[in-house]
Amino acid sequence: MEEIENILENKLVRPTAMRMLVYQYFMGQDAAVSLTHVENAFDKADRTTLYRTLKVFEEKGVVHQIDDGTGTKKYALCEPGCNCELEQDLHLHFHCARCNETVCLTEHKIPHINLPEGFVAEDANVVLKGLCDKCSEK
Amino acid sequence: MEEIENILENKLVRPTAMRMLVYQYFMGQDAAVSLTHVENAFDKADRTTLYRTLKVFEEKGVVHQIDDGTGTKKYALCEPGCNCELEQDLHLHFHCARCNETVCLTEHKIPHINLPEGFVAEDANVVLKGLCDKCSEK
DNA sequence: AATAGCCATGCAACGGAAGTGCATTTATTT
DNA sequence: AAATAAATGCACTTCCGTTGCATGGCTATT
Repeated sequence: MEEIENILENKLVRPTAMRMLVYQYFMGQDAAVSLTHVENAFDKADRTTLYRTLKVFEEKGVVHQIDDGTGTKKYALCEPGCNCELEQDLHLHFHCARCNETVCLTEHKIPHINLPEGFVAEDANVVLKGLCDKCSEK
Repeated sequence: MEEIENILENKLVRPTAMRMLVYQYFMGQDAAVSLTHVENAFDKADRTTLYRTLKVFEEKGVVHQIDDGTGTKKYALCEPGCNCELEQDLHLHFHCARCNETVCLTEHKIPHINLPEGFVAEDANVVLKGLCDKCSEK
C-alpha cells in the first residue's frame, strides 16, 4: 500500500484512500476494466467519484483507455515507464467475443505505419477480436 | 440509381427506396458517417428505420462499422469485392482530433500480427488519431 | 491553533446513442 | 384478391458518460 502511494505521487496524483484502493483493484485484474466494473467492486463509493478517478488516472498516465468496440470504455494500468507514446508504448489489445474480456498484449507494440501525405498520427487504438486463449480451448 | 439497385441485390439486400437513398448518401461521403449523420440527411425518415438500414447494410457486407473512439459508431461503404476478411479487406482508419472526421485508409491493410498461443483473431478495429491532411496544413 | 482555501467526494440530474416491442404499411407470392 | 412476409414508423427503455452544485476533509498560511 505504501508502494501504491509512491506510484501515484510519482505520477502527480494525490494518493487519497479511494484512489489507492482503485489502483489496488486494477493490480488484481488481468483484463481491462470498465467504469461499471469498478463501480461493482466498490459499492459504497459514488459512481462520479470513480468516474473522475479513472479520468485523473488517465490524464496523469496511470492507466490508458481502450475502446474495444463494445461501446463501453475500458481501462488498464500502464506499464512501468510508459508514456503512452505511439510506437513506443502503445500496444495491441484483444477482445474475446465469447468471454467478452479485453486484454492488453503489451508485448505487441503498434508497428510503424506510413501514412499518406499530410496525416500526422499521435495516438492509436488497435483491437483484435476473436477468441482468447482461454475460450479457444473449448 | 439502377446501379445502386444492382449492387444491393448482389449483396442480398432488398433494394427499397429508402435503402437506395441511404446508399446514395454513402456514396457522396468521403468520411465515415454515424447514424445521427444519416438521420440529419433524411429528416423525413424515422430513426429506427435508418438504424435498421445500417444494421442490414452491415450484416450483408454493404458497409463496415468503425469504432473511432468518439463513442459514436461510424459506417463506411465496403470496397468492391470486400468480404470484411482480416488481412485481406480490413484497413486502417484515421480519426482527426480537429475536424472530428473519420476516414478509411483503404490502401493500408492491417498487417499480419503474430498472436500469443491460443488467440484466434477474426476481426480487427484499427484507428489512428491525430491531424488529417486537411487540418495539418493550417 | 484558527482560518481560509483548495481539492476530493457525493448527490442529482441531463443528454446522447443504441436498442426493442408492437402496430401499421408496403411489397411479394400464390 | 388473399395470404404471407418484409419494411417502416412510433413510443419507450436502457446504458453509459458527463456536468453542476453542495458538502466534507485536508493543507497551508498566518
